[in-house]
Amino acid sequence: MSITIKDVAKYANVAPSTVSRVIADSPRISEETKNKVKIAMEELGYHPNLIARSLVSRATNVLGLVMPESVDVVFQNPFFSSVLQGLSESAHEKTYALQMTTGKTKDEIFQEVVEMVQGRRVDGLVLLNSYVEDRLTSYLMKCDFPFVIIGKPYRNEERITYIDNDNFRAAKEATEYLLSLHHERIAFIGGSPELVVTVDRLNGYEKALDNAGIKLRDSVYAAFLKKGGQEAVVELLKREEPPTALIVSDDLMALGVLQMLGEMGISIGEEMSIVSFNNAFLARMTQPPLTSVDINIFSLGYEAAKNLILKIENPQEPIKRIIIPHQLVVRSSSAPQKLKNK
Amino acid sequence: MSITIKDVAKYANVAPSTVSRVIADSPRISEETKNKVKIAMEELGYHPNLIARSLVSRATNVLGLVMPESVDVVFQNPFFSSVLQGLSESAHEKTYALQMTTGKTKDEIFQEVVEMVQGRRVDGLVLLNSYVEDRLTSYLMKCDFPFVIIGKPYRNEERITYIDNDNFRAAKEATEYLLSLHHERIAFIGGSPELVVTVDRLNGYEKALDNAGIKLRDSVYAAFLKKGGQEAVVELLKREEPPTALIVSDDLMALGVLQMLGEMGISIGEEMSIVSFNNAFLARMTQPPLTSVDINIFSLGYEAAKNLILKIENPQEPIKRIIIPHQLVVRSSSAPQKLKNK
DNA sequence: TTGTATGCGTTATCAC
DNA sequence: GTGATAACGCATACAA
Repeated sequence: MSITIKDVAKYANVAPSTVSRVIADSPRISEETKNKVKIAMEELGYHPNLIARSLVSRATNVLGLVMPESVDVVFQNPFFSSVLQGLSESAHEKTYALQMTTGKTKDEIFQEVVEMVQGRRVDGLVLLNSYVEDRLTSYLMKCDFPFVIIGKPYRNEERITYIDNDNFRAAKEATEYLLSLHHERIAFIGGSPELVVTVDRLNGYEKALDNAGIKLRDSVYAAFLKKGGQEAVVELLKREEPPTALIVSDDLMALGVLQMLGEMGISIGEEMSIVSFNNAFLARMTQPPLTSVDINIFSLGYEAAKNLILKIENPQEPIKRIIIPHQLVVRSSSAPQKLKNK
Repeated sequence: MSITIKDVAKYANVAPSTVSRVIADSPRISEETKNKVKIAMEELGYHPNLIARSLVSRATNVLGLVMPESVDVVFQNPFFSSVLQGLSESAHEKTYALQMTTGKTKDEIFQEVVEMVQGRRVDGLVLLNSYVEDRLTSYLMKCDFPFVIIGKPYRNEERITYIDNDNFRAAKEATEYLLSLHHERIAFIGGSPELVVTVDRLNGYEKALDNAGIKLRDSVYAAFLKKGGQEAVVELLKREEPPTALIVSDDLMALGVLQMLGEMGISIGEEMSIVSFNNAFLARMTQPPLTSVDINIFSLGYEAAKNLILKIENPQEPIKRIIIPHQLVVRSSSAPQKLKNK
């Protein structure tokens, strides 16, 4: 049986309500009793029961994290750790705790979210999945429950606060960079085409080629994993006119690409240039190191939690669209195209 | 204003307590009213307020995760993702949610834990840090609050349930493996000497050398990061009799080791053999792939949550010491020692 | 089998 | 300034 506010009240010879006011640091309470109560709390080792407090205050100081459905993929990709680190940092600054869903299927996750929301277990939600999935977001909008999305919502873009990169521009710039190295046969290896991020980057890639007046384009979709990259390369090198450069939508995939090319005896830089995304620590470690677009994953998480909390604490907070800057980091996996094509 | 149990009761023409019993699926309630109430819940879209339930039932169905203090290191190391995945899976099976600390210093984390515990926000805790830090564990033991440790406690080993590998044996076997390849100058690169896991592995390494009658031993400590590995190598190669083989306590460190050796023009396998720990996906990706001891990180997390829940749901549950099996996975970073020493 | 009454530990609205 | 008292939404002992 642990110490309650009543115990403290008795010990300090005051009413429970007075203790409550001391905890809330109410201005209309004498310094004298304030001290008296504080000492009592100290001596009894009192800590408020947050559950009871939540019940009456209707706030938990907890943020819910809605994990993507393909958990295995997520947990393997360093992207996840970095987002989490950003979320954690931000939540910590505002003294919010983090609670995450554990479900594996869309349905399970949906049920968990409903429980979190209706069960009043969290004050707001960060959605880590930008899948073309509307049930969840429309449910949350219907409930008028505070939430933000990391990535871009598929629909209702103007009605949802989200934190994203300008993936269109990022991919366009990456492609332009390869064009500036005189590459003309550039292929795109993306993640799942169901992900908005894939679509955005593909569009950026195509726009750059359009602008350069290049007709040839080639793209393959694969999982955000090493295996996905390997398979994609095999596919692309079967082409009649195989590419001399690749835009790869994720470092982990690029790792697979590197390895497969290595096995095929194709030298990176010389015969094939590669630009990937995320700039995870991996990118610096591969042989050769990867040219990669740093999308500031930490900031993605940090801003997500920060803006969610803003929204929770002020329901009038306007809808926002937060774009985290990106930056192309050139390393040796990309080099000028020297060989004359055909 | 959301739907409460009273609304459902009115709607179904029963007492609130009856609704409560239907939710709990009490056997002494007629099928008829059960259905009536269920329909009412359905039609009103009722979901119980879990906070209110927690207040009276004194249970939250939430597990707390106590993160290590060096958060940056943790988040960068794939170990973390895998443990989390195991924890998540296990928690999900028993319908527990996961809540994590966000603090950065020991003191902050300690305060968060006290709040979680006294605030009755979680039913139990998983400690992810096996630091030589006693304040937290002795506090939890004093409170008689359910917790388990991933790794080995520094003290009170017989009074705490923990989930660990047999790190002594694992390191001993790894060393014996190198000995069987005729290496005689084997050095050990460990993580922080404050970590029990480092101590255990170092002891195993030394034991193997003892058994083989080899006097020469050499060890260096570094951070569980790539940089740590790089610095350690530089250090070791300054020796008068530099090693021909290395036991490295973490894949990420090993990656740094590989890279630094590459820069120094020392060929892996030929001139230097390496065995590391964790067998993260990294290990398969490096050039050459790493021989690594798979410690089953997922299981570490899975068993931790599982046994914590057992403990929560049955206070009589005995203290346990759960050893997760390990396995040496041989790849090409290790090879027989051919050159004659000296 | 079901309804009534009470309490879980807080905060908030009154009075005084 | 401080003390009763009533919620918050639920579970449960006790009645009926």
